[in-house]
Amino acid sequence: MKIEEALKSNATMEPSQRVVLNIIYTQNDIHERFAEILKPFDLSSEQYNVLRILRGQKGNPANMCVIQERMLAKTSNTTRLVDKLLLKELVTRTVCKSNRRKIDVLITEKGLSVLTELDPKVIDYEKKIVQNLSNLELEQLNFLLEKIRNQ
Amino acid sequence: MKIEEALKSNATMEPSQRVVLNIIYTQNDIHERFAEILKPFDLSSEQYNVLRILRGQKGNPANMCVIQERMLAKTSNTTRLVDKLLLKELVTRTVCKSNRRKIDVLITEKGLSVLTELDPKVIDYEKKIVQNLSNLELEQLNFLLEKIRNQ
DNA sequence: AACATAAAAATAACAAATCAATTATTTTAA
DNA sequence: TTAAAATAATTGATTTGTTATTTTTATGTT
Repeated sequence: MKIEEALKSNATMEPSQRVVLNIIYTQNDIHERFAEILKPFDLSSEQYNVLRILRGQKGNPANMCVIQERMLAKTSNTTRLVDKLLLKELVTRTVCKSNRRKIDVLITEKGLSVLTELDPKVIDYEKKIVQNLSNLELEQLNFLLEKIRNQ
Repeated sequence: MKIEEALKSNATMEPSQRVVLNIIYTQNDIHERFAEILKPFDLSSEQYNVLRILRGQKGNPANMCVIQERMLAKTSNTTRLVDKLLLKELVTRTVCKSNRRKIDVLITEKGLSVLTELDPKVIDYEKKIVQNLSNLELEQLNFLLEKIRNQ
């Protein structure tokens, strides 16, 4: 569906405007679909994101600022996000020995098993989203989006 | 910048995963830049979005549900959003004569002049975002994003 | 007309995002 | 060594997003 249709707009748009709106609208779309997958697990997408970062640490703890710089949304409040995960016993939080300003955050076994359970659903979701695109188109899309971010 | 770099990840990703992360990350990026533009005007991006919808009505009022279906984020609280715009005197709100369940929302002169002031900045912002892309690439990107939304 | 149902908007309650200020610790440099 | 600056994280205040429920009005059926 064209973006004009989606937004029920009858204005004529510049290609540059269409790109911006398409990116925002498509992201809203895929974000909503992802939230549906996470809902039964009582996780927000940012909470999931943090768990993925922690799993990627392969047993090493991550500090708050490391988590922050690896998150998709840089502005989120990492302390409160980790708080929520702590309540669900998906992570542990301890003061870092070598630098007591820092906090070591680790994913728990429970956290890992939630991710393991989610893995196939997430892969399926990602495949479904791009199912209309050929391999070449996937590469193109990645290339173009990455080009946009170089200023 | 490649998405792996941006997220400081050393995992190898499937192209489908890269596409999803690229869309989310790029949207966060452009959204943040847009918020910067709106900040001096004390407008959130959704408030701006509503003003644009109202201007597009060319003097005709829009009901709440019309606004809702044209917004980028379909789930936002339209009532409260319009409340905020009302407080800033950027819109008016009256009960619809022909159907008293409905509300007629109109953009004020003040609202229009805020948009007029923002117009060049927004166009500039959109151009800047896509400045690295050729016209062909813009068309491609729009095509690919729209293809994704067809399921 | 009386009733049920649907539609449009408002409201309430809670979660999450945002922003600013604060605390604690470490580093730097006078 | 001590004051100043920088870093890391937390906290508080406010706004916004999200969902569910409620209120008001309109429409349809018998």
